[in-house]
Amino acid sequence: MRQIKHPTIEQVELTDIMYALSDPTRLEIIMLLAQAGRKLTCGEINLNRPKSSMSHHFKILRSAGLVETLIEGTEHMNSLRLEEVESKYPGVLNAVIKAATKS
Amino acid sequence: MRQIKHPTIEQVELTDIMYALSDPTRLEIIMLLAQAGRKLTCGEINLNRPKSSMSHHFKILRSAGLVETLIEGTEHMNSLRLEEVESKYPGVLNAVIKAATKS
DNA sequence: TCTATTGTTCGAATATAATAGAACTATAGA
DNA sequence: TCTATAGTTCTATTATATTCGAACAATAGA
Repeated sequence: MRQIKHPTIEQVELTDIMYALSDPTRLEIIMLLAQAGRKLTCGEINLNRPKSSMSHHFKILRSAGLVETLIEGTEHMNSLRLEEVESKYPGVLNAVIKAATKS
Repeated sequence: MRQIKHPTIEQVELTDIMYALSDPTRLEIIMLLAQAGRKLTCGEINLNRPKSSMSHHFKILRSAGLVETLIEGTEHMNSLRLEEVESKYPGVLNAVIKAATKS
C-alpha cells in the first residue's frame, strides 16, 4: 500500500506553519480535525469546494507538517500532527486552535 | 502631528496575523521589536532591504494589528501590540515569538 | 527658506498562490 | 475483469504578493 510522503517535523519551518494557517479554508480543515479528535477522510471534510481545490490545500497542510495522511484503501485518512508540532513549537498550534475556536 | 491609522484589535482576523507572520522578513521585524522591548524606528530595523520594501512589510504588520507606528518628528516609532493581541488571541503571539527565538 | 532626513506611495515587473475542470491512479467490491 | 469510489495531478486562468526604483510628503534644523 503506497503512502504519501511527509516532512519530518525537523524539516518544518515556523513560517511554513504560519503560511498554512493563513488561509481560511485551511484553518477550517485544521479546526475540523482538531474538533473531531480522530482521523477524517477528505470526503468527511466537506467545505463545498471542488476536490482538486481541497487536495491542493491538504498538500500545503501536509508540507507544513500540520497534517498526516494515511492511505487506507481508496480513502485518505487525515489527522493533525499536534503532538509533534507542539514538541517543536510549543504552544503555537494549540493557541491558534483555541483562538480559532472562539472566533 | 498626523498619525498613521491602525485597525482596532477587534477588526483583526486570526488569519491576518498568521499571514503577516508567514514572511521571514516580517517575522524578523517582529522578533527585533520583541527583543528590543522598546520602540524602534524603521531605520533601526536594518535588514538590508530598500526602504520601500520595508515600508511595505510594516504596512502589512500594521494592518494585521501586530505593530503600532507613532510618528515623532521625521521618525516612525514602531512597537509591538503584544498585550492587545494577547488579549484577543491568548498565547498565539507569545508562542510564535518563543518558537522563533529558538530557531 | 533651503536642505537633509525619514519613511510612504506610486508604478511596473516578476513571482507565487488560489481556483477548478479534466484526466489520471489506486483500490475495493461485484 | 469491470465499475464505482476517493483523491491526486495536470493545466490553464485569474488573483494576489513581493520587490524595488523613483517621486513624494512631513518635519527638523540651519
